[in-house]
Amino acid sequence: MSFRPPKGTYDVVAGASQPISDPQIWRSLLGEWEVWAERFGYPLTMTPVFESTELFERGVGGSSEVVTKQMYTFEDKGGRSITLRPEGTAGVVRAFLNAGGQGAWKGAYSGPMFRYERPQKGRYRQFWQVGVEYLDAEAPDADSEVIELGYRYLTAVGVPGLELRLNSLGDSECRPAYLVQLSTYLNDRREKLCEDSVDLIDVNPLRVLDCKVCEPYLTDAPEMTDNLCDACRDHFQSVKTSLEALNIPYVQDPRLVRGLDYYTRTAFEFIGTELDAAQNAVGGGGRYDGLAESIGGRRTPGVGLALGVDRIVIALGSAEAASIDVYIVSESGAGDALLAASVLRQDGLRVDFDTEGRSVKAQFRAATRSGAGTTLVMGGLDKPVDVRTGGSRLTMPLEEVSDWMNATL
RNA sequence: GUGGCCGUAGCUCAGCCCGGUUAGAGCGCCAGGUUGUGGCCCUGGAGGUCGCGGGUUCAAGUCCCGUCGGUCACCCCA
Repeated sequence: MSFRPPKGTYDVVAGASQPISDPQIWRSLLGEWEVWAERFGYPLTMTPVFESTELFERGVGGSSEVVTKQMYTFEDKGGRSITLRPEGTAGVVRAFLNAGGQGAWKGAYSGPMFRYERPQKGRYRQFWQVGVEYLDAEAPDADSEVIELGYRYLTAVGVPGLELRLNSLGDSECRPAYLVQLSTYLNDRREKLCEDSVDLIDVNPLRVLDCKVCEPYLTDAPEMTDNLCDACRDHFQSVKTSLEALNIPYVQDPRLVRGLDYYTRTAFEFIGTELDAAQNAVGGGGRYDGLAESIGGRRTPGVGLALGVDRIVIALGSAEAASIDVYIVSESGAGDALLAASVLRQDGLRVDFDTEGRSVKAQFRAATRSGAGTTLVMGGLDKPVDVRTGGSRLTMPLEEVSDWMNATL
């Protein structure tokens, strides 16, 4: 085969050997997401997968790795600079502003994101995120609710070793002074830091704290949470208090810095502690009170969450699940099976059979492999059918099969 | 952007280090046997440009160079 999926992408198809390609897991994760998002009052939101490049440059932020190195940017036939969305928040906020949104507003999204980077396990050029945004919401309980949604969902789908990490990044009131203090601290240790970190001091000193290489030299670095203004400290405290009241365990992590520039105050990450560190972040989010203004809108405080479905799939591994209820074995040809299947399908049963006219033996093998709990053997349209479930066998007219199954199973 | 490992059957891989008749295994697929018409087991069959291009050699899946692709890690992130 001369074509493969492009670098950093993959197919979700039946019969593939990798867990990441298992359609069953994807279907259940995406379905479960819709249930939980609606439970928390977040209606479906759909925005384009591509946007004006400038939206991301201004929204996500020029110092972020995502914008400087990882964007899929191209010029369309009209000469516009277009970028495949690297994350979901900027587009949703843009859509809210365009709709003239006023007052508290909620939206849930689910879809592919794109980042051009070297792929590896759990990191793809096209990857799937589900998330929510809560806009025009300033109070700390909004943060707590968003975090709770992520926590309940990840717990419900069964991510093993789930851990919530929490931090506050301050706001325009207290962060500038802290950054000066941090920069001074970092400049004093310039010789000890790695090359990348030195470059970051002037661009985004916060992210130096995240550098694993430099970590040993930064143990006494000043921390944002010790330098919050009163309003930010109160906000942070309130979020923590309500998480405790909700019985959601968290670990406060003063080094938690998110990769996107727009975060203010609350920042959090969900970690699957049983995954390798390289891909153990299954989700994250935070507050972004300045984002709307930075893309030219009115001030709109907001908080959001994004979960990486690819990584959740990896965390869960494969699961076996039957996808059909009945497999029909026909001794009188595929045409009869087609008609019998039609009857059962219209009754709501999930039914499959062999269209290729293979041997009865091969049909039985297919029945086994299909995972169907019931095998129906037929010898002709007007003859009674043989219904086998586990060890039991019964003979009945085709018309009675659906009722019988509903009654027994 | 940097580094390690790997490209042989539909899938997972052995064979390469120590070049040599028709390139193997398991699973899967097809047919048959056994069976309480299938699941276990047994027999047979189909299926391979050994990633691609050069080079060395009487001879290259095997050695050398290049190239493309995959994968994992660093970085960063979901």
